[in-house]
Amino acid sequence: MPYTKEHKTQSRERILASAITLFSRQGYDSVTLDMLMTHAGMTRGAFYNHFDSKQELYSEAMISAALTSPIAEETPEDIDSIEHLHNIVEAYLSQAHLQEPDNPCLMAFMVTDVANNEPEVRKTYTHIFKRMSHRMANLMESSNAREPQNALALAALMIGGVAVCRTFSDDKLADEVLSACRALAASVIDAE
Amino acid sequence: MPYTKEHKTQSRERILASAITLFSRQGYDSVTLDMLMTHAGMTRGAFYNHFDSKQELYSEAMISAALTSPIAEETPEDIDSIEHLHNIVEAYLSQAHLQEPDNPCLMAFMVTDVANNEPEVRKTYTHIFKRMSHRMANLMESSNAREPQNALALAALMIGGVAVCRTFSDDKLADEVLSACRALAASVIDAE
DNA sequence: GTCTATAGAAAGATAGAC
DNA sequence: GTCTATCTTTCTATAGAC
Repeated sequence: MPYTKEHKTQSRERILASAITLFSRQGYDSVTLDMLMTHAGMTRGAFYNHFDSKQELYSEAMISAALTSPIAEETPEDIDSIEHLHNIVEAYLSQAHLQEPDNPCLMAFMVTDVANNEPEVRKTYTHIFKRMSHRMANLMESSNAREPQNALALAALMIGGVAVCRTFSDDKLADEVLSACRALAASVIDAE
Repeated sequence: MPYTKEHKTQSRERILASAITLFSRQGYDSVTLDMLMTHAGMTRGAFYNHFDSKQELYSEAMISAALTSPIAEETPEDIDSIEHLHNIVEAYLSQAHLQEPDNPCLMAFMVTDVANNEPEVRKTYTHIFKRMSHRMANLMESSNAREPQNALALAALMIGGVAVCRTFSDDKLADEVLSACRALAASVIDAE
């Protein structure tokens, strides 16, 4: 047998990684299967051995990106959870995250895209949003009496800040908006 | 002459109105010129008598939507500017705005869409965002010492809240997020 | 100015060889 | 499992009649 099971798994991973990169760079519709598979080091025809349709890849790519997101990572032993959350927010609302990051947050890069797509994709987005805000609510727990509500607004602010700044043709404005969002986010985290 | 200048202007307005409705409903790429012109009561071929390309329509539609936005409206004589801003935010972050409104905010409904588009479209978006946040900063002036920065974060929060809730397949979650964003927005407006 | 008809260029998905 | 070749559909944009 020339192709092992492991080989197939690796191909699938490469497709998913390419999808995250290309979708975040130019959106779902603009990425063709040809582009995608070339980026992953294969040709168009091989795609359907891994996914039933382009739509299915959409959901899978969002899940894959969420699993490797810094927000999902464990809090290091040596810092407390509030400090950890501050660090997450600083990194999320940064210029580095806007410009071709390794781990782009598809929640922010593709909000509108998802809203216009099939129910299955929207369901996946909704699920990931819940996980993301629950995680942040947990990290807030020690300082914050109304953490569930604050975590929801914080998630919307983070996603909105990144999504909006990515559209700008004006880097200075992006810096100002990111900075304003970081300040507001910090005050939400530290609110009693 | 069977067609007056006024008739042409009216046709153009109908196309713009249809664009705002359809773009906000299903995104830029998914709206075909056929769909658009049928919705506007004409056929495909007539489109190019009004716009050079679909892309040009994109920018024009965003401008048109911004000009008729409630945020751009004058403050009524009988209420003060802070109260007016609260009203704007309440209406913006509402279920009614999410579901097929007359005046959908394309800034929120199309953020991601725009980010993946041509520089011209992004420039238009950037310009409108500045207008929107300046307007809100002015309305905040009387209560708020750091209004320029707060207005930027407020705009990002509003756009993020609406964009995110529109993707959800879960109405209850959308209600919770909208409510959390309204609460945070109100605290930003009233901050000293 | 608006119409119908069509050119011309993709794209998603499938078929069959290796 | 991956390849090349192709079917089929769809879309933007143009041409020319009225």
